[in-house]
Formats: sequence, structure tokens, C-alpha cells
Amino acid sequence: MRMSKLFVQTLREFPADAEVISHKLLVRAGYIRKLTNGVYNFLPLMWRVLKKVENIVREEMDAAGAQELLMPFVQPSELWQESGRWDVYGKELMRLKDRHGREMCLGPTHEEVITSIAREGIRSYKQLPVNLYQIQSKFRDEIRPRFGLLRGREFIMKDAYSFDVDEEGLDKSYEIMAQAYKNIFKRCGLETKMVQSDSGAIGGSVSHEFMVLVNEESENNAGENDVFYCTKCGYSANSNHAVSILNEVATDGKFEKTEIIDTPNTHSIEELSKFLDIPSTVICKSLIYVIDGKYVLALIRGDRTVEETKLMNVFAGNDIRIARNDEIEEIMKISGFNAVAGFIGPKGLKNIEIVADETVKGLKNFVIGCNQNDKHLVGANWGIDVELPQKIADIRLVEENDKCVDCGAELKVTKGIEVGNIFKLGTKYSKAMNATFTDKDGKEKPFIMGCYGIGISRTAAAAVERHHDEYGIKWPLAIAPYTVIVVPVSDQDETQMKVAEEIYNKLLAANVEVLIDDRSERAGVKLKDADLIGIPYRITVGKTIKDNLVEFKTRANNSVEAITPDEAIEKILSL
RNA sequence: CGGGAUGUAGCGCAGCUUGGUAGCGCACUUCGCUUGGGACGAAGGGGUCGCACGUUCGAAUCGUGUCAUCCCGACCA
Repeated sequence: MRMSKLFVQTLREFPADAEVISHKLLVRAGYIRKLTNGVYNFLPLMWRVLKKVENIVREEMDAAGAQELLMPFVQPSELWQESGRWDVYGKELMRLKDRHGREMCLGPTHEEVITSIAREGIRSYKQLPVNLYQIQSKFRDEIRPRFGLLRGREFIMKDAYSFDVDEEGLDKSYEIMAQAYKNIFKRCGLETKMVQSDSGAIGGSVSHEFMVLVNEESENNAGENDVFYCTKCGYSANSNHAVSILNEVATDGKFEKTEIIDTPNTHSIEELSKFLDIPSTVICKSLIYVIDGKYVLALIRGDRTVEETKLMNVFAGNDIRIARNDEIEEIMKISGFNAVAGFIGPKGLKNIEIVADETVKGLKNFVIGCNQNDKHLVGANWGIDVELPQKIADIRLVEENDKCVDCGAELKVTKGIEVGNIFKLGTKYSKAMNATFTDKDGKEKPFIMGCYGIGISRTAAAAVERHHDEYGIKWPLAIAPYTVIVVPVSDQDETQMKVAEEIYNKLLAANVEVLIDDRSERAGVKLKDADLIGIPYRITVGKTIKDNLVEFKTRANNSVEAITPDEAIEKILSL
């Protein structure tokens, strides 16, 4: 391709509305352009990259025995009503009506549609297992799209769905996909970590996420997930799912008397601990949450933080948030108190579910709110002064230096970009939608399903996050829009132009994806653009051509060497 | 949805306090000159100043409303 004809506009400055580096670079280097909030045009260079990623995904999925199909982007509400998700999938589901007033939605994911396909097409266990996938645009009306391609509303996704006879079959299908995913990301030039995660709105039991770790980048960190991992064994998990061994701390408050004492203006654990001159580990913290509209009181030791997803899962909820002050007021009123946040305790509360984290179980002679402002109960003990809640669960956020449940070594935390996700769905959809097959024993059984997603556009953006420098993008070879760019330094030097054209034509003839910068620009412009756009290799034809030498540059490490044109061609052909 | 900020040419910005009919850099067009790291000179084209209503002889500038965008929290590939 000739640069003079290539549809690309590079910008001399970064766009003002971009925050993370992949967004800044992709816009500046002319790969993408925003159409509207969270929705981007993929310009020719970007589309080449996306097709590369898609093809890697396609090859590995096919090799893993999956079959590609394409489902509609617009879906009828009926299917979603069958699965029960029409009412629980929140505002991310883009709903619309057709001319007859019939309710539809833009596909954010395709469990319902694929289940309806399986329901119609699979009658017998003999047809199983089967894995079907598609690569397609998805639309999720995200609350806050941001970070360019990393969290758009419309994005390209590969979604696959497996159907098995039984759990062992699912385990096998899941394993095959996990391996395919490892191959895919490796081929894309991305190091990923497979971590345990919460299964969220899609549902199901087991799930893992593939994270591109980005902690090394201190500038505007694009990693939206905290990943905890063990420094010794292989354990790693998203913070919304991570567990750890209870850490050993002082849990005896050593108060001589049990009494309610004045603790003025101690709204936070920190203030209370300072005021009483005790460690925060002997305080029981009380937090009121609203889960699916119902009130929940969560008790946790003063030094720890509640993990909201874990808490929500205790009640199988879909939505969780901390209660507002007016809601706390309402609870207090119902229970006959008037305490504000900071002085709340479980004793005497009405109309609320109570759950305690494991950390509070071992507390002795501890401090806890008693629903009286500016007062706390000190020297409390479970079963004597306050009832230990019946519901006890792990609802705490893991912290760095907690111990691994598998091997006892220390856990560390890092940031990650989630580029892929695999779930064991089980029968969640097949049961709800009555999708069954006839098994060996002649009985009707629901499919055992799994689902497997990869953010294609996000993967490309993640590659930019991981591979760039101050001059621009450094595409991994496998997903670069072009392999090599030939740059004649001066378009007025006949020899340079002639040699550049020769190199270009030879590479073209060898089916190499090659660009030639034939624009009548000054050298600086052409070299800067080549770096910005991030083509993996550059062959610069300059003055040294009189000695039959060109400059061969490897963008990945910015190394250069002077070699002959033929050697340069040879190097490219031997990649 | 809550908190903060911003909307002026394709991109980056100034002008707004103290109203007087819009400007700079990049990009674009033409000519000259230049060609190893985003040159230079000359001449051009392009904006109903987000939108609406109001105040005023007169509004980018003041007021009210509205829409959009960006950042911080709850969603997720």
C-alpha cells in the first residue's frame, strides 16, 4: 500500500478528551475516530488490526473444534423474558421498539439466542458436545463508557457457547477453551494471567478471566481490575472473588467492664480507634447496604473492607450500593433509634438482614455501635451483649500480604485489563428456556452449557497499552496492520526512490504486507509517522544507498542496523 | 444517577472578567524553496462561537433553560 493513498490522518497532538495511552495513540495515529460517546469508527488501519486478531481467534477456535456462525444483532424481548433476564439485566441492555411497538434489544451477549438455536437443532446426545461461536459487534449501554476502545458501548466480541451432556463434558469443554484462550493471547503478543472471578450477571458457577497485567505502567493506569495473586503457588483471582486466610491480629479488646461509653465525634473507625486508644482490629464495623432494594447490615472487623460483589452474592442479588443517609434514617426510625452512620450496631435493628464477615467471629471484649449517637458499647462479647448473626460469610476484600488459601504464601495485587472471560453456565439457560435433548437412557435433559468471550477490540487496545513508547505504538507482529514500511528519505533523490520502489515491489510480490511512504514529505514527517503508527519493521533508504546500504529498524526495541537492500528483504521474508 | 470540569474551524487552544459583529498554532489548497527526525516564505479556503429562550441599539461575551463531552464512584469483553 502506498502511504500517499492510504486513508489515514495522523495528528500532531494528542486528542484532549482521551485519558489512557491506547486511546490517545489510536486516535492520534489515525486508527479510530469517535462517532459518539463510547462508539468508534474503525478506520482502515484499525480494521486491519482487528481482522488480524479475529483471524487468530478464528484459527484457534476452529482448531479447538468450535464452529463459527453469526447470530442477529437485534433480538426479541420474548427470549429474554424466557430466560428471566429481561427484568434483571439493567440499563446496559439497550431496549427499543419496532414499528409495531414490539420490544427488542441490541445484543449485549447471546446466551438466549444460542440456547434457542440449540433447543431447535439438538435433539440427541449423539449431537453433543458442540461448541458454537461468532465474532460480532455487541452493544452495552454502559453507565460510563471511557478509555476509548477499552470500555466502549459498541465493541467487537467473540462469544462462544458450549453444550454438553453432563458436568464432566462441560469440564472438558471448559478446559479446551481455557487452552485455546492461552494460545490466542500468546499469539497476539499478549501475556495474560488466567484468574478466578465472580460470574456476575451472566450467571453460572465457575468462571475465569484472562487479564493483561498493566501495573508497570504508572501513567494513567488503564487496568480496571485488581488482581490478587500468590507469590508462590499459581493462585490468582479478581478482587471480587479473591479469598485469603484470616490474618492473625489482636482480637481481644481487653476492656474490664462491659458498658456504653461516650465517644463523641467518632464517625469513622480511625477516629474511634484513636479516641479509645485501641487497635481497629477489636472494633466491629457496621455498614448498611441496599441489595435489590432490601436493607442489609454487614458486620466486619474494623481493619477490613467489605467486598460488595461478595456481599451481594450472599443474597444472590443483582444490584448493591451503600445506603444513603436518608435510608439509614428510615431504618433507625423503624427500629426506634436515631443514630447516624458511625454509631450503628446490630442490636435492636428491625426490618433488616444481618450478615457477619468471618473476621468478627473471633472478637472478644470488642467495641461496637449501639445505635446511640456519640456512644459505643465497649467490652462486648457475642452471645452475651450482642447476638452473633446467623449468617456468617466471607464478604471481605482481600488485602496485599494476606495469606494464600492454597499454600499460605503472601498474596500480592496488580492491575489488569480483562480481555477474555470463560464461564461454566450449567443449566441456567437451558432449564429456564426449556432447551433439552434426549440422553442415552431416553430421558429429556437440559443442556449443560458454558460460555466464552473475548473482547476483540479491547484486546487490540490492550496490546497498545502494553506495547508503546513515547513515539507511538509498537504493534506485536502478529496483529500489526502492516509488517514493514519502506521509507525513501528524499523523494527528490532518484536512486533512493528507485531502490525503495524495488524493495517495495519485491516484498509485495512475496505477499508481504508492506507500506511505502511515497509522500512528498520531509524525512522527519515520514519517520515520525512510521514510529507513531507502529509498523514493526522499517526499511529506510537514505544517503547510504550510495554504499548499497539501507537502515533496518526494529520498532519493538528501536534497534537499527545498516544492511544491503537484499539483506533487508531477506530479513523480512524470514520472519 | 451523584460529585467536578468543559463546549469557539478537522485537531489543539486564546478571546468572555470590562458586550461593539471572531483570532492563533497545526492540518488543508496554490506557488516558491527545502528533504535523515513533525522546515521556511507568500497567497488562500474553511466557523449561524453546542442548542433554545431572554436582557440589550448590539451577545462568543450577561441571565435562564437544555443538550453534549470529559474526569471521580456503582457495570463488564
